[in-house]
Amino acid sequence: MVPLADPTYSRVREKLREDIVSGYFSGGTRLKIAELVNRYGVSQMPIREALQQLQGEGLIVIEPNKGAHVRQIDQSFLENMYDIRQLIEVYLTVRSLRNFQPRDIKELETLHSKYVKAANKSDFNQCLTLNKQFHSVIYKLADNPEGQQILEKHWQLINTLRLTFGYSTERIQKVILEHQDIITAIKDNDPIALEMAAKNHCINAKMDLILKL
Amino acid sequence: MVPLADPTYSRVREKLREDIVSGYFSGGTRLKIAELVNRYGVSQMPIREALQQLQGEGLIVIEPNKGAHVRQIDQSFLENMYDIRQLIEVYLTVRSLRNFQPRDIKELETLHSKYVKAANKSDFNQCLTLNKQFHSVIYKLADNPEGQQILEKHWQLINTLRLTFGYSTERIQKVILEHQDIITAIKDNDPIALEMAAKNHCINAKMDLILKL
DNA sequence: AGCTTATTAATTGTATACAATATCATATAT
DNA sequence: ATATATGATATTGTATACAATTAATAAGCT
Repeated sequence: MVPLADPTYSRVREKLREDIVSGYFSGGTRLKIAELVNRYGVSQMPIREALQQLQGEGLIVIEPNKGAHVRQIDQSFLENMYDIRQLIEVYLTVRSLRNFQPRDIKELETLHSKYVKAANKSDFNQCLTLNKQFHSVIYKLADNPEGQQILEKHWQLINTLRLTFGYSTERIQKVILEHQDIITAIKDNDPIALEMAAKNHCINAKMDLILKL
Repeated sequence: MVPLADPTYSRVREKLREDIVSGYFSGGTRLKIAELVNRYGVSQMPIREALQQLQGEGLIVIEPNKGAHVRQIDQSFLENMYDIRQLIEVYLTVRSLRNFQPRDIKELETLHSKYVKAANKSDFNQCLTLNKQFHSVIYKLADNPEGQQILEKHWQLINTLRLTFGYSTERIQKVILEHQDIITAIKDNDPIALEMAAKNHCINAKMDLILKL
């Protein structure tokens, strides 16, 4: 069975997330359903579901019987998110170490070399995808779906931010080095080095993104 | 304006969370909308919104165009959740220290003494409420709404688990001591002691809850 | 028999109409 | 004049009907 078109509420969720990140709906804006019905050309119901999902991502706040408001996506917001993200990402990465098998390391290296190739072609979108796959391999081995789910939600936002504000060549080159450090620490089975590498990777990502705002 | 009745989707969300925690809908169960319509006596729409919200809490997984499945709420699930929770809770608690004012400490002590009174009356529900208020004072001062939101979501589940499986007198007595340790560390402005106290508090809560399953 | 392809049934998703609630403006009383 | 109550309007929430998709079943082919 081939993958079919996403349901309307998924498409609306993606569109609305873009509209929030791009600033079309800026922080504090009241999102009226009728307005969104007009903008996206669909009925209320898929919009209401998309709003619930975006509330789950922390992008909006819904007050029952009142309405939905857009969260402020500013430096403070990203700092807070990345501080939490760092805690979880470092924890999961270190945790994954015990479950790494040779074939997992191989997979990581394959994805890494693909990343380098995509970087050389300046294919930023491909880099984004490969970056996610790279970390997904690690997260899976951490064997903590609850933590992973939080990181996945963050990633939805980060991905949209990157697509909106771009990905500098310098940052991509640094990512290559940082991923290399992570791979080395895993091969060395060195949890301390891995913790440092994961932490460093997260901090740099945060700084780079905040500077783009 | 007085607080009015919750919307239907909120009530359904609460009911369904209870039904999942109690095991009426056990892990892996497919949740069909028609079935839920019958069980809760409301139409599809509020049920669909409740499902989205519970997916946000991590209690169910929705596959677009396929359906919703109940997550397994077992020891592994709670361990994973509490491991993540511990990271965030400890971080936020230590972080709050810099913002604590005398009146905040006073508020904490007031809530604590109320907790002791409720404990002496064996009013467990009141203990649950006061416990949440106690920690909310701290979370607010940590000034990281993103982290706080994750803890709040966890709390929805923990609260339901406690209401379902109960709260032992022994645990309540230990909570009193653990909260006392936290207050002392805050008064001493001692981040190391506070980190220890928060960590300890979280670990004990996890162990106690897991033993109730 | 085993596999593919139609056909039917079950289930999820969407649109629309209507009900409940909240918001805003206006009038009224003190 | 300020505050309070009253009514009109806008907005959110719910129910129902229908469309789209998936899953299950049966038919046909090699």
